[in-house]
Amino acid sequence: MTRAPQKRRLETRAKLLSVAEDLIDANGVSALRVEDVVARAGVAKGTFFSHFGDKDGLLAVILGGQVMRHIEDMDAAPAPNTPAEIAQRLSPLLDFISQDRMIFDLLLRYSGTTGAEVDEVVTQGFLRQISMFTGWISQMQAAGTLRGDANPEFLAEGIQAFLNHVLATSFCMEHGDLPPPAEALVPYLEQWLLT
Amino acid sequence: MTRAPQKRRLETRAKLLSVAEDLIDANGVSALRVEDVVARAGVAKGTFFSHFGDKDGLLAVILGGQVMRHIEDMDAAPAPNTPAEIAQRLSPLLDFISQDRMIFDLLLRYSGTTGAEVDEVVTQGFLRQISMFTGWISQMQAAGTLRGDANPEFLAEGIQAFLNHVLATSFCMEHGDLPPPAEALVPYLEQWLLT
DNA sequence: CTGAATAAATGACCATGGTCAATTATAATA
DNA sequence: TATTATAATTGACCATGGTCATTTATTCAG
Repeated sequence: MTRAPQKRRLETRAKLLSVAEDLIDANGVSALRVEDVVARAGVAKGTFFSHFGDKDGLLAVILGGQVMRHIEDMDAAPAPNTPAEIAQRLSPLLDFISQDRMIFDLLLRYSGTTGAEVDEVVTQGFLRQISMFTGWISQMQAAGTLRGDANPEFLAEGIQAFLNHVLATSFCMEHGDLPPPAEALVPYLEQWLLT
Repeated sequence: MTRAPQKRRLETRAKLLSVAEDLIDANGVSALRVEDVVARAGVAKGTFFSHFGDKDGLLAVILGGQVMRHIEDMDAAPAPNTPAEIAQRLSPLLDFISQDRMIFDLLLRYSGTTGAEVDEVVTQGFLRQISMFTGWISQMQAAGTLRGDANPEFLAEGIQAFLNHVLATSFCMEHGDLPPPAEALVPYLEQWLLT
């Protein structure tokens, strides 16, 4: 049986997180250095790794949290009625992820941790997003707005696939003038969801 | 004007590549260490980086080459006639990529280098694959085997998206007993390409 | 053939993520 | 409170990818 963490540990963790978030806000994810985080937090390096396992662990917590906030925002508004509206709703999240390739890579890597470590924020975010999509699709199917011949959850997974596709594509050619991800997503969603 | 490389340089490059391939065959991609490569090849570390830029550069050449060979094999056989046959044809490539997450990550990262450094084998592989898909789809459309209402190249990009999706999914839960990627791909292709 | 000009290779050095035996703080128990 | 057990932290140390001023080999003009 593992004991509950003591107050000191929670404080250390919170300090590390807040320092890291500040540094990311100031310089971006790619520029984050573990050494800087521990220096500013006033703890030893080993402490960092005892809390988060590795650097990606810390990033997963922070970025996963931000993604989760986006998902909650999406879920709060009334359900979209068309593929184009779905894309539009996804726009802020897509812009957030496409701001730095490192974010995309990390989310993709952590997206499939299902099973173990369910506490991972990233995994939960993905599950929540899929179920949100599933809900939207069910409603649209009930309203007859889109094809009713397929399992909503299956269609939701497909959306996820296209979402990653347009994100991956958006990193080509150093962001060379191509349209924003949400816009690129529309034709895929229409082809996938309509008849 | 850049001069042609001298013989010595080509030999060094070939030596590095063959040593790295041997090490990968013996221990897998994840276990490859630059230090080991240069030690076995009998050159200095700096030489390695002057040839390949970074470790991923070397891996891109080697893995890109292997992927390209798979694509050529796929292209050599007669064109598939159904979504399920497409999936089956892709099977060897998918098995190869899903053998190690590092392969998938690297291919995905290098897949969108379009524009600069067209000599990258990985990029060329992806382009070639898309055009192969496009060809298959055109033929199937002409034969009336699948929906003719969409641009073949667009449908081909969609296949690529699903392909990455099933690969990413295959890395969930430490390969926990889920079906092989090619099999998981079938329903997506059918939904995407039929009617 | 000789010397300048360029290509190629070298290896000491750095940057950064990560480890772990040793130490210190906190909680549990007598 | 004194003693012991466990949680938390520490920081010297390691592993590995990557840099670059310097040195060595090759080419080419005269």
